[in-house]
Amino acid sequence: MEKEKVDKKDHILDVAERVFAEQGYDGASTRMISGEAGVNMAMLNYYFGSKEGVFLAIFERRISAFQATLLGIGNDEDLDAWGKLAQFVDRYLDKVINNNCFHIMLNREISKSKKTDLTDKITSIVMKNVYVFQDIIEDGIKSGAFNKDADKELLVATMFGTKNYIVNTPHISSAILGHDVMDLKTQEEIIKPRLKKYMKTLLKAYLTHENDNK
Amino acid sequence: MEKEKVDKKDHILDVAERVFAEQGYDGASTRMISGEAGVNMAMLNYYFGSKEGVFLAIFERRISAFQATLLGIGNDEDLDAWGKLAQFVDRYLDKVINNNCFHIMLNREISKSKKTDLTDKITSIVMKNVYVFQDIIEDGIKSGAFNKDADKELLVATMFGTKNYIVNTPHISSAILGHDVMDLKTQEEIIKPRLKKYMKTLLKAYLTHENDNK
DNA sequence: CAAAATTAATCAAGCGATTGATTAATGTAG
DNA sequence: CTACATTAATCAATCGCTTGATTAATTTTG
Repeated sequence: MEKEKVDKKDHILDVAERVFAEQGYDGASTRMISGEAGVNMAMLNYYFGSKEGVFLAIFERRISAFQATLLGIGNDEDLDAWGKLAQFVDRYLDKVINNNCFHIMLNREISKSKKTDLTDKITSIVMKNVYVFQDIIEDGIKSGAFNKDADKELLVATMFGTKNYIVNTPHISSAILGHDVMDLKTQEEIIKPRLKKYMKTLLKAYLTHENDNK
Repeated sequence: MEKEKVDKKDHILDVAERVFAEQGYDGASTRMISGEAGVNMAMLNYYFGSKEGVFLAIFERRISAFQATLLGIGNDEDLDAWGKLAQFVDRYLDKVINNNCFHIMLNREISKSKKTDLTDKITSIVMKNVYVFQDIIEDGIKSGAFNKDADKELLVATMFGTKNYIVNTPHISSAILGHDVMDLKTQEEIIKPRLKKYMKTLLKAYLTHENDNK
């Protein structure tokens, strides 16, 4: 029973994550979520206290897995700057592309220009990823492996922005790539390897190119 | 009177655009918008028919200006591939960074995975920008100016994704860059020139780098 | 039986939209 | 120019509906 309770809560969160991604936080109603999850509406409040509680529970579930992934990336002292960068790209994209519903949700919330408790919380989480990436770039620049004129702040925007563009605007990116980026098999066999290779090539090109106008 | 009517409608759309960007479509209420615009709630329906009418009016206003900008970009036959690319970057970023409220709104709508009339409409608009950019890249590859192994589809994701990251997640990008990216003066004096220079350097590096693993 | 889980019924609040009445601006006839 | 008629703009009040949340009753479980 304890086990099944956890499963049922997990099932609710799975459904809620999808519905929030489809409809947005405000657009998704508790009736929608409970209806699609096949549970009574009151169960949401019984389990999670409130609609916002459901929303936060989704984040906490994903984030704990997320933080674990981050540890170890960029801290492997056996790797040089290029090795760390390559590993970050591979592991980050691996982790992130499959959880597309969650990341669509996350980015929609974070794009609200009004600051709230929720946007602050999300911001601090996202910033942790940013710092890991930025540290790798900084170390590479210091060691001389990367171009010292590189704009490491905007390179962050490119790293995460490119990924977001693929994941968050599926209608657009599917049209551009000629594949359904929402399809799990496509993600695994086509999107992931292609994006990994591209990102590494792009970063390498930028971080090693000869500066011609300086 | 006719002039002032247009001004008032424009004022309502200005406010609505900001509130929609701040709160999302569902999060923004007609009472909020009319309240902040200093007009009676019924005026929204009087002028625009409905809440959705207000939303669509915002799009139509921006899009007509948008389409005009697109004409001429990438069609200047006096320029070589690099010249076209540089011009696209400069003019696109100029046009797009100031309308940040609108683009936040647009991207939030387009990130909804459920297809609707609105997402279809927005998708086709965005794709026009994409095609202009992609054509420039393709021509450059054909003429031999650009690396023939370049992934032109994912380069699209980088071009627009990088911009989106800066514009759509202002809390994040402000923290990264150390400036308030929502501030108009900052946009003009710091963000725009820096992003323009960065984008061009990045594209050039990628499109000219020597392929080392092929 | 007692505790936990689940349900249907219900609540106040907020939503978008509509209404009829009122005011302001404009046009028209004498 | 003035008095009347017409249109546009604005308002407060209110409609029906959906929302998130709570309640009390019922079922399930250990």
